Amino acid sequence: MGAIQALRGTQDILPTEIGYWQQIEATARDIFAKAVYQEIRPPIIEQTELFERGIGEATDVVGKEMYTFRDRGDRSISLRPEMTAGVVRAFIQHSLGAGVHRLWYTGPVFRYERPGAGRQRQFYQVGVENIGTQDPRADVEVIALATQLLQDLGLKSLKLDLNSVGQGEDRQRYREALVSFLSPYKSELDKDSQDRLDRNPLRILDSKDKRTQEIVGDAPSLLEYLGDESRQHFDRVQQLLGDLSINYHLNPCLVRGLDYYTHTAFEIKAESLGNEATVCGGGRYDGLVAELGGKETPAVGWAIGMERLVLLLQQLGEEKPPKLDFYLVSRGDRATAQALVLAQKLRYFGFSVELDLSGAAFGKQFKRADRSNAMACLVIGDAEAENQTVNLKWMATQKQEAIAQSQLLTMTDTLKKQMKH
RNA sequence: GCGGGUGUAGCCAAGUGGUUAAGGCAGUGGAUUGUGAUUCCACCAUUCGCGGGUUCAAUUCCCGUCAUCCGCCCCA
Repeated sequence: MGAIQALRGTQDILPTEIGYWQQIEATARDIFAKAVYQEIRPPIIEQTELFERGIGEATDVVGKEMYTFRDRGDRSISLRPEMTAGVVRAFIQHSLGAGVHRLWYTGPVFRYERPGAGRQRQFYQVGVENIGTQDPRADVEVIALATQLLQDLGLKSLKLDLNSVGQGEDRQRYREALVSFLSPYKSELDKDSQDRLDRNPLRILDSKDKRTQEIVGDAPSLLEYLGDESRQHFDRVQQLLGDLSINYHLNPCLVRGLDYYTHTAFEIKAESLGNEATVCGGGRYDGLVAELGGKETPAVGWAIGMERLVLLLQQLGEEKPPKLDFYLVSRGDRATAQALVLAQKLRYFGFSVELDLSGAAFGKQFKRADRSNAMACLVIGDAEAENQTVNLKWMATQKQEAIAQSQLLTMTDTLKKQMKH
């Protein structure tokens, strides 16, 4: 077969579904603007080292899912597998400095994985980062933005899972406790968990293997190992979420896949998406800025997977049909020329206008007008062209009147009212 | 990366080891050189994702490959 196809795991977003994307983008922009978050657009490619250092070489995302290649200067380059590392790199590079920085972004990210529904190799994220404060209010502000966005899109029955993964010393102590608890059971754990026992033991907590889950059920809880500072932070986050009436479920097994998280970790899930249930994931990452060479700077953020949101919106099935003011029906050389000019003028006055280019019989053109959901048709044939008039026909009532073309443009206010602009 | 299902027109689909590959929707032209429903007629896959094999004969059976979907893993 000669035709070239899109690469596996990449997708064309066609006009039939672009409405969902635009709806998400518009809603997000509006919410971010009101909370004074500013857009940032980091590049799609970065030095591979940025992700290795930022996200962690032991993570699946970096270890086996990254698109990495050498460029002509023999540098190791990677397509970004997520946006936070790039945003933080930009923050450091441009010395954005002290104080609180509220940022948001959207764009494609890349992970080399087996594609499926709601899971692509090139997929789109929208996310926020609140950089510069350790205040638990920042954690909650950010979570509130996510829940508001989902709510404004009409998505209900989403579940917010919350946990604290503590910080440095807490996690080190817990890690030791967990490893010594699990080691006697090593042979009973699933294979992946056995491998993780020394590499990344915390991730064993959210293994879906049944036997592993049973064992983990009796393991010491991360929450019991939180130091005073972590404990206080987490308590305050929960209290503030309560003040905002944001419902959440404590999930002590929630451990996120990227190394940089500290304190608050959360995910928002939709059960109707089955396996690919996580719509939004995020948390606090107080160590990342320093890890990437900046000053010690606390931060918190999240990312939403846009195609999963689109799937949820499609399940709601409430796409509005595009509205059209005028459908222009014309035939004959003089008439089609006049129709073209009239269409341009009406657009200048703010109307949406579709010009029928077929030159087919009027009957065919009206049929298309009907399907286009136009409020009204403007008809120019030989007779109208001769008199410089136009027939205005309202599709709903079938009422029709002849108007001078020049006059039509003087009654645009009246027309707009009838169009319910 | 592993296990499984699927692949016939723009879309939804029936079908069979035997030579013309149903049907529906959409589209185009016409009945109706100038008015939307309905109707009627015609056209719309030299070919069944792609490549190879078995066979006198393959869309059908076999192998490979690509794509897609489900599960595992992981995440958004």
